Amino acid sequence: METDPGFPARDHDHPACIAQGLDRAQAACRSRGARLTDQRRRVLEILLSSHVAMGAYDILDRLSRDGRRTAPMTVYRALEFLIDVGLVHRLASLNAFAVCHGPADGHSGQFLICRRCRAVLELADAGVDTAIGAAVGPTGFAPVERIVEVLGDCPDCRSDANG
Amino acid sequence: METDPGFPARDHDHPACIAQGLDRAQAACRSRGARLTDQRRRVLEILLSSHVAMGAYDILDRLSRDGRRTAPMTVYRALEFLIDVGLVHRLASLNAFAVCHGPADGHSGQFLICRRCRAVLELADAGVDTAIGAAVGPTGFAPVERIVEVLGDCPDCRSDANG
DNA sequence: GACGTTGATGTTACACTATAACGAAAAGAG
DNA sequence: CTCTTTTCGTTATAGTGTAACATCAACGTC
Repeated sequence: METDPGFPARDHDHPACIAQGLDRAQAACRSRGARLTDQRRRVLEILLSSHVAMGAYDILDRLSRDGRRTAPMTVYRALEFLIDVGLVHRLASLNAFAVCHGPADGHSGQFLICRRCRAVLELADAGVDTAIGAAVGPTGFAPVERIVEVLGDCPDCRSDANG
Repeated sequence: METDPGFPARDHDHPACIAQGLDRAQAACRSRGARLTDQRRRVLEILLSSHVAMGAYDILDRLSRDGRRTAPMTVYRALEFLIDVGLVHRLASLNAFAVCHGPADGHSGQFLICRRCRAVLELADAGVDTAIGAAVGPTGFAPVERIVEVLGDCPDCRSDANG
């Protein structure tokens, strides 16, 4: 059983995808003694409901559409929590957020981000990590956080453009 | 004669550093038929005057301190120009800008950014580029822009912390 | 159940980052 | 000089993110 190395197909089993995400979230929280509250679960569900990166205010709009009037602070707090627990990533290049679909937790992955549809694919390529480590080593710099984001066009959008 | 692979020493010849930066800028503009106007040169000078990343509003404050009252728009326009010409980089992780000290132009480098002093070291490591290319290849994703930013502690700040 | 402690949420206000739109001014071409 | 293009000034506004403080809910303890 190996992980799918590509973007999720447009017709993949999305409900299962969401359910699995919520299960992982519950597990991650339990193992840390943290609580997956309503707000947090709600924000995670919204992010899970698509494979694209969303801005904090996109999430806010979604919450409001569901009848809850919410302040930005609330969303940012939920996001901060989800990031700390390792369930969500922040994409610096877009000021946006996306669910962690990565193989493991705690790692720093590489993100392929479609400029058109904002789909996000998370990689955890050891070669990239090694190369960065090798490049940084001689400088005397002590790395703490690595950000690798590749902007471009995902397969779906490429074929759309050609069609 | 090889390029210095590390952070600039605190006592390096900074005036020369600035002069060289401005020369490079003049050359870069001439070769593109672009104009290095007053505004653009000032913004570049401000960035050159340190090796740290600065926010657009930091630059704005500096300009204002010099007696010019300036609007944000002006700074952003200058920055956009300098980035297009390849003289300045935008650091997504900080929403900040730093002079391009990289070996060549047009490339996409790797940035080591100190969390404490915001010093920036730009690398252009072929190994990292290769590794990213290799990781992206199988996914069918067509990369357009690569962002590699490593946050951490620079040598100076590390020794400060130990002292 | 009453109580205190801790963590989570609500609320208001604000700071920081960035761009749209439009007109005036300056630089270069003929 | 006049036309054209680029740059700049100005105003207003959109978008992103936090500080600070009050309130509320959960949990353990007695």
